[in-house]
Amino acid sequence: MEIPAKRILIADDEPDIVEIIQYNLAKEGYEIYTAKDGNEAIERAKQLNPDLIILDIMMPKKTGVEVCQYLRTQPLFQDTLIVFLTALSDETSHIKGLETGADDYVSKPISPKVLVSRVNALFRRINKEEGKTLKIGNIQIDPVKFVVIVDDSEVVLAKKEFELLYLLASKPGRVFLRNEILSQVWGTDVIVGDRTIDVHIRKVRQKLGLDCITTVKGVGYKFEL
Amino acid sequence: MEIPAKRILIADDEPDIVEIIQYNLAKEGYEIYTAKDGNEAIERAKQLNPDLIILDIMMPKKTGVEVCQYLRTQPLFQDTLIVFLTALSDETSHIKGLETGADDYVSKPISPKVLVSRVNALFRRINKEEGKTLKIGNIQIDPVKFVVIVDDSEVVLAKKEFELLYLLASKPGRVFLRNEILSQVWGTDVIVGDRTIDVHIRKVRQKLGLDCITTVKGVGYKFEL
DNA sequence: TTCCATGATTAACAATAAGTTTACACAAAA
DNA sequence: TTTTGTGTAAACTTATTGTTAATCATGGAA
Repeated sequence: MEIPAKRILIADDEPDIVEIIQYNLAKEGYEIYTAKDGNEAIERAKQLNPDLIILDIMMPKKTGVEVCQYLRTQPLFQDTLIVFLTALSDETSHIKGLETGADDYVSKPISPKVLVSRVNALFRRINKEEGKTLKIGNIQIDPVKFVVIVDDSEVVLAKKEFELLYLLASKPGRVFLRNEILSQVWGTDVIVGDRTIDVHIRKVRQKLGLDCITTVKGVGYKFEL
Repeated sequence: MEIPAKRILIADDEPDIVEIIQYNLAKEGYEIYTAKDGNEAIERAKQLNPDLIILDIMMPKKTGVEVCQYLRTQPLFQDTLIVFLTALSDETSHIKGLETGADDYVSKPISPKVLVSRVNALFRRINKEEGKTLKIGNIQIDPVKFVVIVDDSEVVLAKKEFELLYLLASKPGRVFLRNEILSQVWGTDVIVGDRTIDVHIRKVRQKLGLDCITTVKGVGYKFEL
């Protein structure tokens, strides 16, 4: 199973700091994106849907705390990891940070090693906890909440529809034979007609309003972007 | 359904520090236990099975890192939260701490506020739930007083109804299967008919006068907004 | 081009799950 | 003992979900 690289968005107005962080995290195999101020951070976050966002508290346009507060109101970023960068002395704001829904904070001056360890630890923790929510592009599929989020709006799927989507999306790009789909979603002992899958595929496509399920004629279906 | 207070074990050889931490965390409603060195920490951890362990890195007998390493080999402590206390300058060891499987670290000198926030944040993150009143939007659910408050007015629920609501509300958004609900609220050994849950759900909905329990057909129920 | 195979589409229907109401047993309170 | 409140069951209704079958579109092979 391919595991796509985790994406990290760094937002800080000091280019030097950004560069140091970027360099060190990239070395660990993360995909790094950057932003220079609060507004850009929000914009890029929506664009990229990163797995983790590192926010400097003191930034032009919007402070890190404001960015965090805003993002947390969006369903898409409910579970996104957020880490604050804060001046060591600035105790108040980092408390506010944690209250706001940040997952961690790191004090300046930043030690690259510390930051990397902290980031790794966060991802490790997340993997243990949920490990199940699928994120592909602007789509999130959460089997715990039984919810699909497309571009910030929730889509309600019926049980079979959800299971079908979840199966396909669990290995994006891979083609699932009709047989496979049947036995995975319907089980081996139930016998259903040929058109049943088609109909469900159709409903999913319709509800998502996205062309993300591709037909491979004579073979099966696959989930793609 | 009783929710026991979270138990925290503090291990540090400096009595002053232990006392400060103990005082501040106890004030938050946690149950605090203490140990003076590495060996005692392990011993008491096994005895108490705490929810969170705060380990000073520099301790007699065994260092915090060693204690952590040992505990992580035990299945019982696989998911126990572990936080290190470390001297600010001591960067190496706290990196080692995170690598060892700690969930967080706090630098000395310790600010009580910071520590408390951090501990709260950890528990929130893990969602082991604070044994406290649940507040979701304009609803408050107090398992101690056995009272539900909706928009400033008290709603009286029967025992099973309350337990059911509390379970669902403890993880808003998450879907609980009928099975789960049965075993959590009714227990595994009681066998009740299929419609029993429905009836109770109905009563809760009715009494709350709010549409906050969503049905996911074929799957279960969830608490939302 | 024509034909055939494979899906897509749609509406109708069947199966399933949940909502509702009523009734009843049982325990605690009056 | 009577009353009241709580929890469960049963019978019935309603809504949603899943399946089928009939028909239409499309692309590739002959």
